[in-house]
Amino acid sequence: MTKQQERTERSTRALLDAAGAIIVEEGFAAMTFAKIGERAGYSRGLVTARFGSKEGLVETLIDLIVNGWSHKNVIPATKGADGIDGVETLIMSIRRQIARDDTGVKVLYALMFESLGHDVALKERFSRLHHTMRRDFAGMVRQGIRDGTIRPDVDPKREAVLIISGLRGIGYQWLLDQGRFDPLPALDYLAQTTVDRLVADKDAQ
Amino acid sequence: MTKQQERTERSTRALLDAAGAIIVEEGFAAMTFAKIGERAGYSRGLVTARFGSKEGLVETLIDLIVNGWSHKNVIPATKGADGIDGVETLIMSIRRQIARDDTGVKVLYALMFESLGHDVALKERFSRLHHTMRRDFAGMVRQGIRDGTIRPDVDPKREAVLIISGLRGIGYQWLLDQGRFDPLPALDYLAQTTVDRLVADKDAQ
DNA sequence: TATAGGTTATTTGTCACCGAACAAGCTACC
DNA sequence: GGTAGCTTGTTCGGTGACAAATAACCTATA
Repeated sequence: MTKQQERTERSTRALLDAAGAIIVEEGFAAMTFAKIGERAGYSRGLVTARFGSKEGLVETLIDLIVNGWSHKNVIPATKGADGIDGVETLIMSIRRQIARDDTGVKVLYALMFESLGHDVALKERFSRLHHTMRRDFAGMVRQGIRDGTIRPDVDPKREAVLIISGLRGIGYQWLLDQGRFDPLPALDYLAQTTVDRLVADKDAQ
Repeated sequence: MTKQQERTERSTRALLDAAGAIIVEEGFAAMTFAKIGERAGYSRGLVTARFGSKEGLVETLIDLIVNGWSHKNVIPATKGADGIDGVETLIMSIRRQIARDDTGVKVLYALMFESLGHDVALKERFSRLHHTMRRDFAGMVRQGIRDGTIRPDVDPKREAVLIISGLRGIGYQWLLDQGRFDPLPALDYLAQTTVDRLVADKDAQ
């Protein structure tokens, strides 16, 4: 790799890191070009030069998190795991990621919640993300019903909504009480209660 | 009541309604003095004259919702209901309020999520709100354990976190998918699964 | 290998815009 | 006529965007 590429890569990385840190610490609205540049150790103008616009930067940031984390960790983890295991694995892979390095997840959640009020494009993006997420969860539940690991009387769609609600609500309380709310036990309990509820019980039915 | 008071009351009401509507439709960030005034049928200057500052307006708005709705509907509904009934009633009273008139709840949720990125004061306020809410839920669970309506092996604090997570997550998906996500069945399912999990089961243990 | 000329990365200067806040003035009520 | 409600004019700070200037780097050529 040439020195120019290295330079670009280093500054891009610094800018994205700075942007993420600002979003987590002070929120999306506080993320101005001047602040990003200063924090990254560059000028305020570089952000525009590199990403074109604020939207471009955010898009890149989300791609980085979703593709570099979700796709690399969450998807493979659930591959092979069927039915009830898939559901549990999906929740626990988020837990694992937070335990290892919480910054990416924090940025993602902060953007998710704050996107409600700002950009229509961002809102649309997260809306789609939730649609597919609900579909995936519901699919796993259906799979579990088919393979007998999940009791047949559960409604896959409602389950998907409830599980995702749990995830998002934990994320919200986590961000709201920076440092004082531990998401890990909450995720554990979410996983545990979900499994308990879904698992085929010999006595029931 | 004198005509002056009526006038003030009418304009105050109009301003608060407009502010709420803007928050719901376009988000907290889009809520500018000019927009509020225009929408309410007054000038942009009245907001400052009436509430002093933007913070003052938001404070008033939250008070109006929390004191005028939560305290009037939720608290009395759970009075008398003990243990498991209290938990279910609390969830269902939110459901009832949304079914009757969802605007207030929507405004509250929108502020909750967006406050993450804006005001520190707002964040602090919602942080406290969640603390007391968790404490209240945990108290109800403990009460239920004492009076035998809730199984003794549940952890009140973890339950409180999980239930509130469910509520917030449903709220988030509701706001994200304006018009396409129905919170009512989700709240029903949340209440049902919560009760199923908490209720003293003769076979268990 | 030295360096000139071109290319890419980064900074600085500047503009147009928007928002909150306040003050001075105007209008409705009493 | 006086007070309370409301409006208009204005200021000030801050923002994203872009263009022009500068600095770092790369390459071709002698």
